[in-house]
Amino acid sequence: MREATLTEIKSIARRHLVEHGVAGVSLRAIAREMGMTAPGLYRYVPGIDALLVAITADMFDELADTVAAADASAPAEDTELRLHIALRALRAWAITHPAEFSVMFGPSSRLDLEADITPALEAGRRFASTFFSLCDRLIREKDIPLPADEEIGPELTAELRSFADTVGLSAHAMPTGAALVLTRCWIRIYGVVCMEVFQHLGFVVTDMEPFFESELQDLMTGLGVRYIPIEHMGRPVTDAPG
Amino acid sequence: MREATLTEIKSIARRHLVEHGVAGVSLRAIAREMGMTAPGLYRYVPGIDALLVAITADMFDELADTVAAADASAPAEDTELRLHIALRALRAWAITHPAEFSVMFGPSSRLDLEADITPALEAGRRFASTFFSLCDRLIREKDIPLPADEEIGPELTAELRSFADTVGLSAHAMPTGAALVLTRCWIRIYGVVCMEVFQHLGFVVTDMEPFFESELQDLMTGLGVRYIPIEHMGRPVTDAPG
DNA sequence: CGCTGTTTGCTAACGGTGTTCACTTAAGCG
DNA sequence: CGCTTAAGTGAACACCGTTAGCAAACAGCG
Repeated sequence: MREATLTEIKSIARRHLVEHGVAGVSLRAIAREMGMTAPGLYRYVPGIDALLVAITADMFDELADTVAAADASAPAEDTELRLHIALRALRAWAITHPAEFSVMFGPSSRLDLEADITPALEAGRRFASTFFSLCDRLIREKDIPLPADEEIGPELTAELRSFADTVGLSAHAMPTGAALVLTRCWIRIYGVVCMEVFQHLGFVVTDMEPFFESELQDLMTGLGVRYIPIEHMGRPVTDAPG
Repeated sequence: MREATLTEIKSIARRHLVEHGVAGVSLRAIAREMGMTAPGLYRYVPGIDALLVAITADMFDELADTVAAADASAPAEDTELRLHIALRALRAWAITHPAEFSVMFGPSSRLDLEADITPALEAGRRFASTFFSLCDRLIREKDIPLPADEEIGPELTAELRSFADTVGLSAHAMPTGAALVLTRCWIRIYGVVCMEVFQHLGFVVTDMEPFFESELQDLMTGLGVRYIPIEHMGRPVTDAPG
């Protein structure tokens, strides 16, 4: 079966990624391990760049599934708890899959600049939508203090509206202030997780979890949402089923 | 002169980095351009990894110089303005040097895991100290609202104290609460700049500057410092002299 | 059955990479 | 002058991505 071969290729590529870093992913090594030669792989994959894009898309899907599974493990009505769980699941996946996270969220250093990365972009969009719906829900339920439209500034407003439009949310569904606090929160989560995975404070800090939790707490209280410490959460779900 | 040859090697490597990405830096290409052969470079550099580490260290020094020069262009007493200028200089350098920023602040994907990256780490420390002294000055002058020691939590306190110690600041020079707000601010700046340079919102946002400014404003007001918009700043210094 | 067309994988080859080793050349110096 | 040391070279090894041409297997069909 053709499908199975492609799956095997991607699975071996993925393993080489986590074991030897993105630089250690090579068509020749994959072919060697499969008992065939490198040119044969070109029947399944148009090149190394496309293969990396493909597994990146797969990893976005996997991360989205992981976060969704964690989210689903909480009572559907408890939006606040679900947000805590989803964000912690994101961090947990990131630090247990640093190689994957690096190619997904780091600079696309290996891909050719003219490579077609749309599949990975699509999958990234699907991943983001998980958090969009959670935040949308939160804003709809709770009375989150949102900045008024007048105090946002024209350039920022334009960017936020184009952002919301691309995501597919009208000004009615998502006010500009909501888009602003959403991106602000995402920037902070992104920052603290990147910092941990890229080991940017690695030589001076041993465990970044307290920083993540501190950021989470500051974020939640800033949103008028109660912060739920880890201990009061029950066993967190850290991986997708299957 | 031996020193000059090494400088030329690093300068060509740097140009290849910005023109073709980190994957486009190769000893053979550098040697070709210098009119010699690749093994000859081994008289000056122990290998490609060490060369990348060396130019990374240089780039940290350059960034530190750029930020310091921008900082020095403001009145020494106006700490608030200096902080604005320094942070904007950081962003300006980052977005005008995306390839450099990626190897400095992104995942170290190309370096061998057992490579000796201490020179780059040292230079990164020197870069960070620029901001440490500015923040130290700010905390000393203004009455920044700092979280009390009791409300920080034992794990976080331990990390923060070890952090301050490594940087060389005692509990007297830098209270735990100060270290916390400092790292929190750094996380947010790091997050928004990484997001811009790595083009993480690139398909949905055209200009990240409003987001950076919004983050800067929120950050400053949270610190009890007045936010100074770009227009009220005079011409910003965006690069080092020479 | 035999004849086609397609799929699959191969070998060979080209040009690129990092790195090591043995060697020559040149410079400096007592 | 002779000796030592540094600088650079060429050949070689083991990798890499990619292309071109070819052979075998397989499917469908008359």
